[in-house]
Amino acid sequence: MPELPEVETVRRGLEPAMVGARLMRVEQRRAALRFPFPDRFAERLTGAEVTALARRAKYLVAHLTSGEALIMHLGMTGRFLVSAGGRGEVLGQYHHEHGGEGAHDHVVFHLSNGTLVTYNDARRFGFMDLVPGDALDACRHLSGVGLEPLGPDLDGAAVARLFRAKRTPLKAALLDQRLVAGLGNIYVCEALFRAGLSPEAPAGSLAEADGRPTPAAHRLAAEIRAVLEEAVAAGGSTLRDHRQTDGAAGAFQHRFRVYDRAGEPCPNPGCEGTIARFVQAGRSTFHCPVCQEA
DNA sequence: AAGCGAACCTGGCTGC
DNA sequence: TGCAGCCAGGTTCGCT
Repeated sequence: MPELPEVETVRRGLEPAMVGARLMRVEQRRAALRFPFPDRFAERLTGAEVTALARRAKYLVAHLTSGEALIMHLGMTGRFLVSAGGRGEVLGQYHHEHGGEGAHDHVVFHLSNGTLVTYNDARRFGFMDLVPGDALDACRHLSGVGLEPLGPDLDGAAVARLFRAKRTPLKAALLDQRLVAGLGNIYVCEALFRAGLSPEAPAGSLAEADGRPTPAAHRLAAEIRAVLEEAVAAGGSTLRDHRQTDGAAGAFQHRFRVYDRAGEPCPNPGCEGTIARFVQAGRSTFHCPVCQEA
């Protein structure tokens, strides 16, 4: 699924189409995705205008004139397509590519500007929900979400504070959305590689005994920010499912240094190591055993 | 309490 | 060609 850079890419694609537009009609084609749609979902959306489209971690948030906010999560395979209404060429191409009459198209927003926004999600791990717009941060989806890694708060001191005394491996700590939010399996692997840190090192090792950040904590914070910014600039990573809202693929997958590169030589100049894959907490970890030694 | 495996669901790729 | 098996960008639940 989309991690933060893919969600941000989707947000940037949807924003010009949706903000300022009114939802004229909402097609909800099934009762549930990962979770049931909220009661009267389409009815509560219809007639509202989208005033802003924000992202928090891996969540998209559409602010509405109805006073509610539409929260959307893409799960593993969620994607949005923006197309012209009627028999738009992009829509035709999309349907052609996907070999069918909107297989897995679960929600279609018909906008007042003539645009169609279609949500497609083969595995249905994504979801949509409506929450009060004035208490967004307190809603059940966002209340426990951790630091926004591209915001002003992520630095070495924050990493040390969040990870202090934790014996859980760095890989697991970085995947924990309650600490730093928005990273997933790819960007955790990439950030640890860039920072030269072992995925198995205890998270607490990034804090000194007195809680101050170690040099590694500063490196990790900087590399998380760097890899996410580079990936956003590249339109995210397209492995199987992620697409930009015009159907184009992202490009960052070509710049992975370790993810899905098991058996390849370590890209660090002078390193003789080979990228290895092993399983941590049920997820593939890719790393260089030579230059990510604790 | 932490950490692991399984579960949710579908599709794509590999290998026999 | 067919089919079984494995893997996948996320998250949550339940059992040690």
